[in-house]
Order: sequence, then C-alpha cells, then structure tokens
Amino acid sequence: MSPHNIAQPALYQEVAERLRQRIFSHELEPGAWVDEQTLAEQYGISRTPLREALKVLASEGLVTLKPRRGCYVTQLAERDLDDIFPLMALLEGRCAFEATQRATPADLKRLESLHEKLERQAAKGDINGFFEANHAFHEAVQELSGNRWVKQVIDDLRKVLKLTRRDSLRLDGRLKQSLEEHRRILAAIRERDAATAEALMHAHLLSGRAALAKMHAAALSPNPSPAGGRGERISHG
Amino acid sequence: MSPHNIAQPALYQEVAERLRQRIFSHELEPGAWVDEQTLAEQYGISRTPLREALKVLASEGLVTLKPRRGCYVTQLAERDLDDIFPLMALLEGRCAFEATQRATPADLKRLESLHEKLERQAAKGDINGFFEANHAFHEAVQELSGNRWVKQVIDDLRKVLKLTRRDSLRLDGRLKQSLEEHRRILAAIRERDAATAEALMHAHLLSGRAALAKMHAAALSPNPSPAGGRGERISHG
DNA sequence: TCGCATAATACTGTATCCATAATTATGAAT
DNA sequence: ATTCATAATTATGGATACAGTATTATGCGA
Repeated sequence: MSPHNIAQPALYQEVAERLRQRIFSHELEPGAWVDEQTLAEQYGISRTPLREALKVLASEGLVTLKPRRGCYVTQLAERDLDDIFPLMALLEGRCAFEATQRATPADLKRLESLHEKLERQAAKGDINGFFEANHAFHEAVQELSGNRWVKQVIDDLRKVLKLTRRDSLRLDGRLKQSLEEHRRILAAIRERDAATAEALMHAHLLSGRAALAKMHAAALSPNPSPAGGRGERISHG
Repeated sequence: MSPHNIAQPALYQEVAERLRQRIFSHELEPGAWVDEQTLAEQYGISRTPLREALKVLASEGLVTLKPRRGCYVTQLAERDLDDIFPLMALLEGRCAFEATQRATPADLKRLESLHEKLERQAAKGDINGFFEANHAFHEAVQELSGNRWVKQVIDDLRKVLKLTRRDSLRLDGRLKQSLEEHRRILAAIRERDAATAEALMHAHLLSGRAALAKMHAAALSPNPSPAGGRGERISHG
C-alpha cells in the first residue's frame, strides 16, 4: 500500500531485542544488575530509549524492576519451572491436538521436512542445531493449531524459559530421548491420531522438565550470589 | 524487613494503572487515539513517565503502538475472541481440576462463601456486583490450583478481554444461566470430582463466549470508525 | 577493633529541549 | 472543481539536564 507502512522500528525496540539476545546467551546472567548509564553508553544512546526497552523486558518477565533501586535479570526458581513446564505441556499438547486435525497433506510434508532436519542435527551431534530445529518444529505445530493467542502465550513463556541454561540436552542420552519423542509425536500426527499426539506432546514437555531437574540436581553448587556491582541488593523477602 | 521494602511505586506505574482503569471503563474506547501531550497535561506530568506507561500497556496488549504515528487503544476482532476464550477455557478448566484435588475443607468453605455472594448479587440483579463476585470466585479457583504462572497468564488474558464491553450479562437469561453453571461447578468441586469440575469450567467459559457472540450479532452496527482525532490513521493492511 | 552516625557518591526518576517524521493546510495547475 | 505538489504545523522520538533517593564511604565514639 502506502510507503509509510514500512515503519522503521523505534530505537527502544531494537535495544530491547539486543538485550534479549544478551540475556538468552547468558552474557547477562540471572541476578546480574543492569546499569542504565553503562548500557546507554555502550550502545551510544541516551537513557530514554533504554529505559523504555527495560519496561518492555520487565513486562515480558526477563528483567525485574525494583523502583528507585534498579533492574536485574530475573532469576527463576525451581518452583517457577515446576509451574511453567506443566503449563507449556498443556498448551503445546493442545496445539498438537488441533494441528493434527487441521494439517493438510502439504502441512504434513513440511512437518516431516522439519523433523528430518532434527534427525540430521542429532546425527551430527550438534546441540545448538538440534535446539534450533526443535524450536522450528514446535513452532510449526503451534502455527498449524491456528490459534494465534495460544502461540503468543507459548512464545512468551518460552522467552522466560530461556532464562535457564539450555544445556540439558548435553545430559547423558537426553538428545536421543528427545529425538525419539519427536518421532512418535510426528507419527501420531501423520496417523491423524489427535489424542495421542496431544498426550505425547504433553509428555515430551514434562520429559524436558525432568531432564532439567536432573541436571540441576547434578550441579548442586548454584551461583551463591548475583553477579557483583552495587552489592547484594536483592531481598527475596 | 528493611524499611526500603516499602518502595513507593514509580510514577509510570501509577499512570499505567490509571490508564488501565480508563480503558476498562471504556472511557477510552478501542480505536481511540491516545495523545501523549494531552494526557501528560491532564495528569500534570511530563511526557517521559507517560511514554513509559504506554510501553507497559502495549506489552500487555491494551494499546497498540504505531512507531512515529502514535498509539491507540487496541481493537479486538471476533477472531481474537474466538482464540482467547477457548484458551481461557483450557486454562481455567485445568485450574478447576487442580483446585478440586488440592482444596482443603477450609478452602471449600471459602469457595462456598464466594459463591453465596454471587447468588446474592444475582438475586439483587446487580450486574456489576455479579461481575465482581464472579471474578472473585474464578480467582479463588485459580489460586487454589497452586500454579502461579497459570494464574498470571489468565490474569493477562482477562485484562485483554476487558477491552470488550462486559454487558453480555444483560442478555436475556445469561445471568441466570451463568449462575447455574457456577452452581454445578461448585458442586463438582465439593464432590471432589475433578474431571467434571474441569469439564464444567471449560464449558462455562465457552458459554460466556457464546453469549458475547450473540450480543455482537444482535448489535450489527459497530462503530464504523475509531473515535476522531488526527483522522483515520489506522490501516489494517 | 567494632558499631553507628553522617557525609559523599552514584544511580534512578522526572522534566525540558531539540530533531525528525507524519499529517494537514494551502495553493497552483489542469 | 479537483488533484497534486509544497509548505506549515503538530506530535512523536531521542538527548540532555536536574532532582531525589539509596548505597557506600568515612570518621567518630565506645
């Protein structure tokens, strides 16, 4: 239509995205204090758009704002993971159900193509590649479900989950197990067995939670205190 | 424990809350343009905290930001309602299931007390009172479910739903019907029949969607254009 | 040497100012 | 009279400056 539909994104949006990436990559790790001035100088911008970006990230739950104190990267407790994973299991399970009923032959073909990529990454033993392919498959299922709000909620929750390290795939045979779960999910979708697809997807998510718990149990030496700065100012009260 | 835990909320938070109330009360109706300068003058503050408040509201989905164009109250399409209500049905249904299993006798007592309030408001024919009592009951069920993240997601979605007028309760026998549905839900919880409680809660939400659809079908003359201002600048491309 | 009070410092919160882009108004040409 | 181009206006986006509060450092007293 008109040329001004190609609206250039506002600066605070770009800043928010860059901060997200730094949080997801754990360059900014949970508990780390975020200094407005320092970051603004780093990016060569003023504090105004940076502050707006932080407000957005706070709404997403990635950072926590303490009025007149500052802002730190949100720390998830085990309790949070115990809440979020079953929720994701419920939502993604539902998506699998709907997707199974709505998928056209062309959609199935695409799902299979995405799954094959997953198989290849697994064969290569590429953890990051597997992670990305896994995400692509799940996202495709969510889109096939046809409910944009469910997908939106799942995306938001996934962002929060990315606060935790994603190396549970490195655990013993977790990658192989995850792959096998995917195979069975795809099979159920292909066979138009919506109820089974839902159940398997549900179990798949809970399986992911279990792997994470196992990993956390193994590493029983969590970072005792948030990364320095202005001293310990977090009071979980 | 230290005195600074009584952190005074930042100005942008108060502004955000006041704007939420104006949106929920439909003083600011969907599609209405939000003028930063005008609002800042109204509240006697500068544009800075106001802009931060708008970023927060945008993250919540209550307003839509058009970079370099401005900001208007989000308009929900029927499609959105068709997506959100089934999602709420899924989530609140799950809450009912969990709540049924976890409720202590004291919890049951409280639920019954909340339901009685609903009965009283219905008897009085107080629509707003019924609405509030209804909300209180649903919220109690969500809290009993014990999953804070599910409750959080439901709360967020409920805020978005408040963009629509809530007068579907005025429809023919909708209030009576809603009350009856509540009675059956409470009965199922009391009888520790989690599966039935889930099913009934699920149906209750979908029933709410149906009432809204009926109302929208009746009023087939929607506001043709967003409330004035700088002319029609919304392009739903 | 340790604890507390006070001063210094650094960061967040808010206001003001400037730049830029979008919309509206104006005017000329067809 | 209508349409298009151009100028003026207005609102948003971003930067800077100032105020207030929380933390840290310093020094006094026990």
